[in-house]
Amino acid sequence: MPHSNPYTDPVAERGPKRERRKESRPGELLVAALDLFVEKGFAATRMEEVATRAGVSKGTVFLYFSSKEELFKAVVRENISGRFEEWNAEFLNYEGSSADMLHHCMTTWWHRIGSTQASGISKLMISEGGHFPDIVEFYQNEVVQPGHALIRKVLQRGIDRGEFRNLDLDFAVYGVVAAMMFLILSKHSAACLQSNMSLDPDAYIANQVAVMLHGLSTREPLTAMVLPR
Amino acid sequence: MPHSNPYTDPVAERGPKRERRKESRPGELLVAALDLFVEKGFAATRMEEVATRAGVSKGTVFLYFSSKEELFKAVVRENISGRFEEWNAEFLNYEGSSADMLHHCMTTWWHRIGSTQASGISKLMISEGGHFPDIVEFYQNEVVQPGHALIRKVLQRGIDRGEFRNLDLDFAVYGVVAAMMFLILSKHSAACLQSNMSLDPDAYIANQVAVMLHGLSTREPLTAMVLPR
Amino acid sequence: MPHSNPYTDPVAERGPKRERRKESRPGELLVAALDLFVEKGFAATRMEEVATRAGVSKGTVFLYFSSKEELFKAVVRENISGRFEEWNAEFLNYEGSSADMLHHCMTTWWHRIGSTQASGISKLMISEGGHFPDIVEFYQNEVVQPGHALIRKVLQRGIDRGEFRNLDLDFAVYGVVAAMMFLILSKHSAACLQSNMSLDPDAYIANQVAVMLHGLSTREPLTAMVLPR
Amino acid sequence: MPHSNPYTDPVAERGPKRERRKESRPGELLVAALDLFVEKGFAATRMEEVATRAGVSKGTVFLYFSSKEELFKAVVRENISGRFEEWNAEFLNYEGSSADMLHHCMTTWWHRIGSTQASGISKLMISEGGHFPDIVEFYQNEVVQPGHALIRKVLQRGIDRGEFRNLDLDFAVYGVVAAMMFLILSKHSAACLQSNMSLDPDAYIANQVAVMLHGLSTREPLTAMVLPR
DNA sequence: GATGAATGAGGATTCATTCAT
DNA sequence: CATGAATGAATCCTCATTCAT
Repeated sequence: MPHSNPYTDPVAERGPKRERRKESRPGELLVAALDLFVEKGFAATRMEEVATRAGVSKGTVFLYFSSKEELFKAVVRENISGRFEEWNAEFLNYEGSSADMLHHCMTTWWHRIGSTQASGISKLMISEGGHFPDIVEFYQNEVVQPGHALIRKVLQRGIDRGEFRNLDLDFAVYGVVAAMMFLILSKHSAACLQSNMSLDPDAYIANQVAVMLHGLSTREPLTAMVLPR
Repeated sequence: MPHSNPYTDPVAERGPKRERRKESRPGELLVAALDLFVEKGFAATRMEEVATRAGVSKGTVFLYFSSKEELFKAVVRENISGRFEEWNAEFLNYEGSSADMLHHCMTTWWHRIGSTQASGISKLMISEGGHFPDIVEFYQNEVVQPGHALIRKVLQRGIDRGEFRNLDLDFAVYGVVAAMMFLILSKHSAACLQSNMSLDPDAYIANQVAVMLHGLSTREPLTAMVLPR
Repeated sequence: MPHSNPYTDPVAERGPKRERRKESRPGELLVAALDLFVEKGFAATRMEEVATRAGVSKGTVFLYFSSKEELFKAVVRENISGRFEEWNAEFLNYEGSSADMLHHCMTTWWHRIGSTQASGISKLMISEGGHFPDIVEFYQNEVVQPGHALIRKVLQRGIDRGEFRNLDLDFAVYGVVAAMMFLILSKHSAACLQSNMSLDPDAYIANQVAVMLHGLSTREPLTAMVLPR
Repeated sequence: MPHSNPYTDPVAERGPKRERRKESRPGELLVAALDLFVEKGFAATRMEEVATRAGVSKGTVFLYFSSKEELFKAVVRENISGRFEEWNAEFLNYEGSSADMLHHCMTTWWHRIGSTQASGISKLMISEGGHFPDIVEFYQNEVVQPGHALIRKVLQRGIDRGEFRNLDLDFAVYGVVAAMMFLILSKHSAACLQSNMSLDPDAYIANQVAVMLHGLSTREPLTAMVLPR
C-alpha cells in the first residue's frame, strides 16, 4: 500500500494490530510466563497478565496452552531440557584436576543456569511443586537425577584418580547440591540472607569448593576410615 | 489449679463441660494455619479449611485475625520466638572441641527445629516471602541474623582456639546454613531429592561436618592464605 | 440503639439486607431455576439470573448447589419424585369403568403435572437430555418407567374386565403417552400447533380417549385378531 | 436444468480437478450444522466443529453465514422445502379406502421424512424454537400448516365417503400429529422411552391407525353424536 | 464471643467473531 | 475465496470477607 496515509489508515485506526506470529508466540508466552511465575508464584500469576506481558490478549494464551497448569508445565519443560547431554560431553574430556573440574562445574552451572531466570524454575519447584506431583516427577527425572549424576561422576573421577578420599558419594553430592540451592535461594528469596548482606556467587563457589576439598580444620585431613559412613 | 480465681478464670467460670477453651483459640488457629500454609502455600490455603482444622467456624478466624495476610504474619511471628538467647547461653559454656561444638550445634538445631513443624516457617519464608517483605524483614532480624551470629560465634571460637583455619567467616557461615536449608527443603519439598532416595539427617549432618572440617582432598590441607577470600 | 432513626440507620443504608433463610433458600432457588430452565433452556440460563430471580446473590446459588449441573439435577429431582406412589394408591381402588378410569387418569395428570411448570421438566429432558445421560437415566427410572407402568395397569384392567380388546399393551401405552407428550409440547413449544390455533387440553383428552376407545371408523370394531401385531 | 449455461455455471468453469466444489460449501456446511444442532442443540454446537465436520476452516463458515443464528435459520429453512405439493398431488388421486390412505400417508411420511435427518428439523424446532420466533413462524407456515391440512384432507375424505364418523377434525388431526411427533422424539431423544425398550415405527404406525379407526373398546362404536365435541 | 449464611470482586476458561495474510 | 491466528465479551465458579443472629 505505497500511498497509504498513516494518519487516516483505517487499519491503523482499528486499535492494536493483530500480528500473526504463530511461530514465535509460544516462545514469547513462555518467557513472559517464566518471569511472572518466578516473580509471583503460580497462584498469584494471572493468565491475563502473562498475555499482556507477551503483548497478546487473554484468549491467545489459551490458543497455545490449554490451561494455566499446562502453561506452567510448558515453562518448566522449556527451561530444563537437554543441557545435561551437552555438559556430560563437555566434562567427559576434562583434563585438569578434579578439584578444578568441580570448581569449573559449579561455576559453569552458575553462569549458565543459576544466575539466569532458569533457576527460578527450581525455586518454583520448591515453592509450588506440591500442587504438581507429575511435574515434580518430571523435574526429578529431567533435572535432579541427571544433575546429581553429573556431580557424582566428577567426584568419582576424583576418587578414581586418587585426588579425593573414598567418601560417601551420596552425601558428597548433597554437599555440592546444597551449595547450589543456597545460591538459587539467595537469588530468588530474601529469606536466606541477612538483610544488609549480599553474596558474590563466584566467590562463594570458590570458597565452598576450597572448603569442601580441604576443610576448615588446621589438623591433618582425616583418613577415609574415620569419616562417617 | 488450686488457687485459680473462679471469677476471672474464664475456664473455671464455665465449668469443665466446655470442650474448647476460648483462650486457646488463637493458638489452635495458628497451629492449623501453619500446617496448611506449609503444606499448600499461602494462596492455596483456604480460610475455611483453617477454621475446620481448628474446629471452629469460618467467621471465628476473622474474629482473631483481620485478614488472611494477618493470619499469615501471625503464624510466622508466633513461630519465630527467638530461642537464641537460650542457645547462646547453652553454647557459652561449651567445653568440647569446636568441631564437636559445630556438630552438636547442627544436630541440636535439627532435633529442636529442623525436624519439627517450626522448620515449616523457613520453608514458608522461602516460598512466600516475596509477597510479605515486612515479614521477611522480621524473619531476618529474628531468625537469620541471630542464627548466623550463633554459627559465626562457634566458628570464631574454633579460629580463636587454633582449631580452625583463619577462614572467611561469612562464607563459612553460609556453608553451614546451606546444609541446614538443604535439610529443611528435603523435608518440605519433593523437588530436592531424587524420587527414590531418602536422606538421614543425622548422618548427613555428621558427614557434612566432617567434610567441612577435613575436606575431600587427600592432599595436605591448604594453609589459610591460599583459601579464596 | 433505642432511638435509632430509620432514615439514617447505617445498617439500612448498607444496601440490600442479608436475610438468613437457610431453610427456604433451596426451594426458592429451585423454583427460580425451574422457571428459567423451562423458559430458556439449560445452556442459556445464567446462574446469576437464577440468583437474581430468587433474590440472592450469585455466590449464594453455589452455596446450595455446587454447580449448574447439580442445580439442574436438583430441579429435576424436586419436580418428579414420588407422585406415582400416591397415584398408584389412588387408582388401586378405582371403581368406575376402565374407560372412565383412563380418562380420569389423563385428566388428573394434566391438572397436576401437565399444566404446571413441572411439565417443563419433560420438555427439558427432550431438549437437553443429550448432555445429561445420567439425568436422563434417572428420569427414565423415576418418571418414564412408573408412568408407563401406571398406564399399563389401567389398560390391563380394561382387558381383564372385558372392557378392552386384547391389544398390544406396549403400543397402547405409547398411544396414551403420545397424547400426553403432545399436550406438553403444545404448552412449551410453539412449533407443534399452527400459529393461530389453541388447544383445549381437557377437550383434547376427552376426544382422544373417545377415539382411542371407539375409533374413527363407522364400521364394526375390529376383533382382536385383525389388529396388527 | 436442461439449458444451463456453461459460462455461468461455476462448476463447469473450474473443471473436475477441484476437490471441493466451492458452490457446494454452503450445502456441506448446512448438512454438518443440521447434524450438530440436532445432536447437541444450538448452544452446545460450536462453529468450529461445524467447520471441521464440513472440512473447512472456522472462518469459512462466516463467509457464508454471518452469524451462528443465521446459520441456524439457514439450516432450518434449507430443510423445510415443502414437499406438500408433491404429496397433495399424490394423494389427490388415491383410490383405496380412507383407512388405507391414512396408513399409507403416515408410513410414507415416516420413510421419507420421519426416519431421515429431516425430522431433526422438527426436533430442533421443538427444542430451540423458543429462541427463534420468526423461524418458528416460518416453520408453522411451511410445515405445520400444510401438514395439518394434508391430514385433514385425508380425514375429511373419510367422512365424505362415509368411512369415518363425523368427528371433530382438529382433534383428529392432533391425534395423528401426536403419533408422528412421538416417533420423531423417540428417534431423537432418549427421554421418551424406557431405557431398555425400542420402538418399531412401522408397527407403531399400523397399530396406531388400527386403534384410531376401531378403538380399544369391545363395545359398539360410538355414534358421532356422543363423541365429545 | 461464635456462628455460618450471604456477598461480590476476581480469575480461569470458552467460543463467536474478526481480519491480516 | 480461504485460512486460522487473534480477540474479548460472556460466564462459571472460588473464596476472602461481612454481618445478622
